Amino acid sequence: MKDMNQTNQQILSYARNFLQCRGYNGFSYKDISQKLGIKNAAIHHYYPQKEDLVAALLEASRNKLAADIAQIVESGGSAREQLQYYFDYALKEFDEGKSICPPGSVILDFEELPEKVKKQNLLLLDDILTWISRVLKTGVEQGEFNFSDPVDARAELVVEALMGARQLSSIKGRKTLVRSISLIKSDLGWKD
Amino acid sequence: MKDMNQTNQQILSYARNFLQCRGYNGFSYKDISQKLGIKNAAIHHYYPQKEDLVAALLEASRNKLAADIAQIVESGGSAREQLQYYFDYALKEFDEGKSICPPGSVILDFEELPEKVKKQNLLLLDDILTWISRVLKTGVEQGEFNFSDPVDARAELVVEALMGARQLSSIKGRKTLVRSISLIKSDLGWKD
DNA sequence: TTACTTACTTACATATAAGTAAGTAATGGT
DNA sequence: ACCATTACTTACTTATATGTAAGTAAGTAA
Repeated sequence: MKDMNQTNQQILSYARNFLQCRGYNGFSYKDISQKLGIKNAAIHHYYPQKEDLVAALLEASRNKLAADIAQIVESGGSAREQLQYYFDYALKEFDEGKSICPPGSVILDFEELPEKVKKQNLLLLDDILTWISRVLKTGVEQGEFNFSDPVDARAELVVEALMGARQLSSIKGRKTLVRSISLIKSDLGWKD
Repeated sequence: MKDMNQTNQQILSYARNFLQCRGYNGFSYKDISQKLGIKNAAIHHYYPQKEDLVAALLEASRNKLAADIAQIVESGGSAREQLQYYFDYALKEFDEGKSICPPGSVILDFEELPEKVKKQNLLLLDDILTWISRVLKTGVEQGEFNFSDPVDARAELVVEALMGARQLSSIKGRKTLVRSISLIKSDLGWKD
């Protein structure tokens, strides 16, 4: 939050990109500093340790998610609109080259991750699951969706399927992602 | 293939475990050699480079998959039985601590991976997708499954969903995996 | 018994990541 | 004019991964 000058923002932006492409152990401060045309050690000025950087990045994701949801809800967004936002977000990130969602990108390294990062990741994951559960619940109540499974289990599968779809699509291309999203929707009894 | 003495087998076994927990960049020759009580350089005796090791490991997966499928088919396994084998395999691996499937475990590092490893991973992925497509196709024809989407798209989603489910389950526990598998089945119109 | 192979070890080379300490140049306030 | 702060750079340390070269001990085949 605090001092958000341009360099800091660019650091976060590139770090996010790298994280969502290569995971926690897949990028270094040097990768970022080279992009910005500054030195390795400059990143340490903003984020003394890598865990600080990634934790900050995940926390920012979480705040953005909360703000975006609040805005949709406030403007009277239906369950379908909210879920569509989730899918569109994945597509947008795919088009920006961020093939993997943040939670997915650190799952592999999860056990070996610094506590700080683990914690932020769990919080983000939980926010997403809670939100999707709530969306599915109201969607079923409003007749926007139609399925008979427990809402929480179904929400988990939606998140998992999208996570997997993003990963496979990073190899097989955008069409795969689009197609899978449309199947996920149809499994919710969402007929256009 | 060739010389499969005990050390070699153990190397492959530990490497597979590490790969499926931590991904390509998440483990080193030292991790493996320590487990075996031998020296780092001994692994290089069997696999001069890391890419040789991982490529060999993926190829072995592919061969095992082909053999297992052949055996099920030969013994007259139905589409449901074949698909159940796929799910049971995921559960078995989960119980062995291999939380992530091999293809999923290298997707994050994919672009930066040595050609050899990329190639083997694509082949494995393709074998799985082809197999599941074929199983779904015959399953629909035999009335074992019931869905209306194109078989290939549905097969992709099954694979993606299971991949994602394994990953989330590595954090949230076995119950999540079991629950998601049962939803994936119900989305195929598989009612017990 | 000699020659060769297998399965390693010791010791080293190279690269890179993560992090620190100290210094500098520019800016703004007092 | 002085001081503090910000935003870096230079130069270094430490740790670890990957890989190589050379050697050795035990077994195998002629």
